[in-house]
Amino acid sequence: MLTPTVVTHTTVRRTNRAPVASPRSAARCSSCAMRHLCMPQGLAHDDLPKLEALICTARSVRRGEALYRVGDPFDNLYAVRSGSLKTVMAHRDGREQVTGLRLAGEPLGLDGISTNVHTCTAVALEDSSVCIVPYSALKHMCRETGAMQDRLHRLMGEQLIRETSQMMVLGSLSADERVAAFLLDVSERNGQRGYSHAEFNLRMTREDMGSYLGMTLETVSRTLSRFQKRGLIDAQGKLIRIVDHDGLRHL
Amino acid sequence: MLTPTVVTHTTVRRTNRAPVASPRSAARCSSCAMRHLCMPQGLAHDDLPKLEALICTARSVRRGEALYRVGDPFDNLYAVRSGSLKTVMAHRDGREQVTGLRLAGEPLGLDGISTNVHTCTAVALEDSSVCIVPYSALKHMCRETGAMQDRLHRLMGEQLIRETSQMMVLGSLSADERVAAFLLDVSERNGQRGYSHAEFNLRMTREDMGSYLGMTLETVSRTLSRFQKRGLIDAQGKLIRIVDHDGLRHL
DNA sequence: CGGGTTGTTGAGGTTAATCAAACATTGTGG
DNA sequence: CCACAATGTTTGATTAACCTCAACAACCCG
Repeated sequence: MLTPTVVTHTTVRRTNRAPVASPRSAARCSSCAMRHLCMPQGLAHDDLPKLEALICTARSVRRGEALYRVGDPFDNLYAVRSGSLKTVMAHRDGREQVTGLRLAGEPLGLDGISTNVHTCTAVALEDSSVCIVPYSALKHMCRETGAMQDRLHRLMGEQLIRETSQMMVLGSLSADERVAAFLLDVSERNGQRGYSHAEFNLRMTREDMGSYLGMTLETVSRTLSRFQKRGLIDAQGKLIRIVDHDGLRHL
Repeated sequence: MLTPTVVTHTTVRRTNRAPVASPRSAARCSSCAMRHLCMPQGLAHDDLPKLEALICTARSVRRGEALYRVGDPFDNLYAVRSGSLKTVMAHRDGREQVTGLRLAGEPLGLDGISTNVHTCTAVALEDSSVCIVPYSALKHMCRETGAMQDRLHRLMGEQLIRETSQMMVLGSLSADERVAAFLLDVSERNGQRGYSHAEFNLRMTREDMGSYLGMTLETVSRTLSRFQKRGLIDAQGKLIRIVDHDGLRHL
């Protein structure tokens, strides 16, 4: 099903998906995506200095590279600063599935909180940059600041709701409805970050989308084509424009 | 779809599996399921008194009754003390789906943390009893006690992982595999509570199971029958005995 | 015990998967 | 910068899995 890291011939010719370590740029990250992570609502102004005190560095991840992998020790939470990543899990038998998509401004890495080990792999869909938030420091801060505690809880709660919603998508929607729901979800999240609701560059492949939506890449492709014919969207490869928002919602 | 709190009459004739069936009893709950919620690992002995100080009352919920509903204000977390419940969500168009099953000893109510409002409805599958843990008190306590904070985080993290796993089940397993995965999951959780791995009374209907597993009740029924013919299980209605554990795992 | 709910099983239909092939895009090295 | 190779996308034909509809049996529950 999923491409099993095919070892090509002796010449280890690495294609774009270089699963190797990064140059690991570590830059100070003062008000980057931490604003998204912590600011939105509820953090008193008094608390801001404390927040900034969190050792918060940035790391860049190249397209195809893993930010963390299944089994890696869990030390940090992340906030996507730019770009986007997918999270991937594997069944015992090796079959893989995309379990999530993270856009700029969204948190990442909450898996692993209960086991101290990451339970999925996070792979960059394009050259991306993330903020690193040491979990122990964050925890400590949550003990001092109620607003911060609320914020972290809210973050986890939001993730819970997102996953429940995806369970609903996978459990009771038709292929058409799944694709529509996915496009609308991405559209909305894009809007929340201040970008266009109507047009975005979705860096997942058709295979990734299919994996996330519980269907094959062919069905995804066919569905998008049909949507286009019906005047619901305008898709040029990965660039997607939503033409008839309501039409998608009322499928 | 959802049984609307059927009010029965005065004669409270309890069947055999109606343990503590007090009509909305509010009894002190010292070491009940809070042990499961808080004790398992990591809580220092010094912290126990504090834990007990949490105002923790019990509430009984009759079969078919809702412990809380979508939209109810979120004030409490719960721990199932006896019995079992399902959580249910609805799409915009009214279609409902079972999103979770909670057995005795398991936490309930984490949905709603981010919005202060419950996002699903929790319905008792049999006459059940739950511990009530006021969220604000718990939060306050987490600020004082690191071990308690860890415990709550772990709880939320475990829920996240459960839901991700269910996404994987729904997204990439065949009907047979889904049913098998579900039976093994319930078996394992039953074992964790000290009951039998091999035999349990699953109080969901075939329709509930189908809804949870993204398939029709007929397919669930057929699958169970086939499993039985193959000697994998022995199912007498809701009483299920797992005969060939490994056979189920390696479907 | 009786009526409604729940569970089982069969026949036939529909959706989406699979298999296959051509085409498009991307990234790389010459 | 071009050409090639690899990856990704689209579309078609066929098949398989699962759903729908329907009838009946079993089981609670009151």
